[in-house]
Amino acid sequence: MQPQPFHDHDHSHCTGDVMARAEAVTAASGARMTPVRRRVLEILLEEHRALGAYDVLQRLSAEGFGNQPPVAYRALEFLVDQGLAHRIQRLNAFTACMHPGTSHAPAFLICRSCNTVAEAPVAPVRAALDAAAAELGFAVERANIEALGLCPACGETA
Amino acid sequence: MQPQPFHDHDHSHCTGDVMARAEAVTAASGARMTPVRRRVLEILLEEHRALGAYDVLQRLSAEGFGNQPPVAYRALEFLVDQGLAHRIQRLNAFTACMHPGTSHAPAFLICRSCNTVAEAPVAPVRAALDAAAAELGFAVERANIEALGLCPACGETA
DNA sequence: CTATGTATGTAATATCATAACACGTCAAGA
DNA sequence: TCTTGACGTGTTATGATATTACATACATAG
Ligand SMILES: [Zn+2]
Ligand SMILES: [Zn+2]
Ligand SMILES: [Zn+2]
Ligand SMILES: [Zn+2]
Repeated sequence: MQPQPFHDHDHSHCTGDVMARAEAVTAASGARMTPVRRRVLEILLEEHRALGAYDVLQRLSAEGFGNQPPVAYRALEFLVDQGLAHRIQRLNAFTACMHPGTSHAPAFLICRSCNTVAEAPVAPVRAALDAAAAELGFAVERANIEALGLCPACGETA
Repeated sequence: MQPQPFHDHDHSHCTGDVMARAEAVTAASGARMTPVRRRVLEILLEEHRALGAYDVLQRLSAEGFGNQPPVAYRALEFLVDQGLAHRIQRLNAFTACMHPGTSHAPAFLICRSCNTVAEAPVAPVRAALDAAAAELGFAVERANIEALGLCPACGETA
């Protein structure tokens, strides 16, 4: 079972599980999980939210890492390349991938009230999109699917 | 039949048809289609591509309109609000809506080779997304679906 | 003709992102 | 061992995108 950001959960399971997978993923690909990169992933994992590059940078800087934008952007780019984080276009922000290592196209559910970001299974969505595109002769290679709405908790209170 | 950006077509039909609909839409909603706003829509309609706000601004400025960012951003925001244009998050850019007036959620097909942007019918995609989100208790209100790939023309030459 | 709301123009600033270069580390390979 | 080259990190500087705040012009209703 995958981490369920929308429900109460032992969040240490999320972080622990994902970090372990992350180490495995990078080891397998020959990439190096350095202190900055590891710390950035940890920062992203602290909350089920998307953080801007400058938010991340601020925390890095407070911990003695570099304080210039490329420090954050490079680590984030690395994580995205490794499939350990995703970029949320709509928010100009980044979020930790909650199930790294498993091939997956992203479909993000963004709560407009509490800003929680979750990944939803995307296979049927993607199939429908491929079909619609094929009608026009267009070959989809990558798709960004970002949904704005209300998470269960915020939907109830509303 | 809707305009078909991916095929040879009499582009004046696109612009004429869409501009006429645009005037109707704004009239119906009580909004004012002013010179700047009309010109911005025309600029977007000149090509089936997405243009950045500063690209639009540059053209406006050359034609005697204001030369500061808000001039472009305000007109673009107006068009988006009226459903006459869409924002492409992935490109930080804007494109004219090719079928204004008809309710539609956006699904964009962006050719990575020639930068053409088309809108695809989205109903089935949206249904799949709603279903996937519902599984997690999430209520989708708005969705951005942006696909990157190859249009028919560019797919053939590759 | 005035008052009111709306549109436009402009200056200044905020936010997001990258290019270019310097330095340190580490692991081949001569 | 020494060199060399790849890579990661740090820093400066700049570029690209977007908004805030305020001033001015203009429409239209009363
Ligand atoms: Zn958690
Ligand atoms: Zn919420
Ligand atoms: Zn056309
Ligand atoms: Zn193309």
